Amino acid sequence: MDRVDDILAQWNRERPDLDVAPMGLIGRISRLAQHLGREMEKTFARHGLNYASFDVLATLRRSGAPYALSPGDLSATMMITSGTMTNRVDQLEKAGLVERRLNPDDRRSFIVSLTDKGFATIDAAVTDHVATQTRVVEMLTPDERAVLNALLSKFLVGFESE
Amino acid sequence: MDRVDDILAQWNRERPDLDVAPMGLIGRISRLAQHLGREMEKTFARHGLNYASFDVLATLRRSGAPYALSPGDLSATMMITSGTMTNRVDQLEKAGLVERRLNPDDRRSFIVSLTDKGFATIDAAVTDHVATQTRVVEMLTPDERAVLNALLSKFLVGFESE
DNA sequence: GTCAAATATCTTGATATCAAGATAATGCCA
DNA sequence: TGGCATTATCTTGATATCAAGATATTTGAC
Repeated sequence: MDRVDDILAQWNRERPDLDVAPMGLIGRISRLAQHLGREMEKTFARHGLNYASFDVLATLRRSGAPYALSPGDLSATMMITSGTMTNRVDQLEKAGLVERRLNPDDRRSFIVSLTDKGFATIDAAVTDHVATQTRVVEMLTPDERAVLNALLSKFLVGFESE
Repeated sequence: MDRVDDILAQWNRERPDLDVAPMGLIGRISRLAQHLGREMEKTFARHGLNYASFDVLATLRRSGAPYALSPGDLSATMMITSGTMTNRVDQLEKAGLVERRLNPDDRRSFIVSLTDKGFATIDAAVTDHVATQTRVVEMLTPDERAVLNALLSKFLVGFESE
């Protein structure tokens, strides 16, 4: 019994013509994402980061040595616009966590790379982040997590398959 | 195979010390919420609304006659701050979709109610919204939807049980 | 080789959000 | 009754985001 059940009960009373089961499913995903996001932000804050900056640093870190990507490569996996990417890199550059230099092979483009400080920051933050996530998902049993993961993956493929 | 799999593979290579299975689960929920949100926004836009305004009108509508709640009641189910609520009601009032008047029983408070135009708008929008949601969840079979829904609900209770 | 189309990024202006604090009314306890 | 803590909402200032357009470079067709 979560708050979504209350919402669905209200709709059933007011609009019995509608089948609101899909609304329940989607509402739960959205609310869960919101709760999870706030929990993760607490971890990021302990390392002087927020979701946006963590996301950029983590993308550079997991890309492997030399921890350098163009803004376009960076935003390929992040669901954000180019203007947002510009702002994120600006902030991180100001904080000394990344460097931005010209790409000698394509002068329209830049190369954003982790500084030593950026590397140390993201390595500590991601360790902490995974610990937080591990703790949160323990609300479900390992079997439940496996089933949930498989269903989410199938659902997600409908959006990300191309 | 979605984009989250690629991300996890990168982490496994770069940080084999971390168990990133929880990151996969949480990452899928977050990305799915983002995709779903953008799909829903298209529906709202057809009715001159966005997610924020739809959310307020829908809360008033499903509360039943006389379709009137205080800002505090309104934000009880929405995960937003009071300042955000003020802004949302301002916008809707400007658009003629709700009215804000003083609460005679408690002069610290207001009563926000649907106008006729607001009622007509939300009734059409929610019908359209449910159709969109129904279409989207058809990426999963009815059985899969039922299992997914139950697992999400259990997970959500961990955040919303109090 | 030229030039139009495509590409990569940045800039601008508008918006929604939040945190923290201001304002005002209510409720409770002595 | 008086006064303080609580409650309800609004205000302020800062930030992240997006859409649309500007700028500069590269690519491809001829």
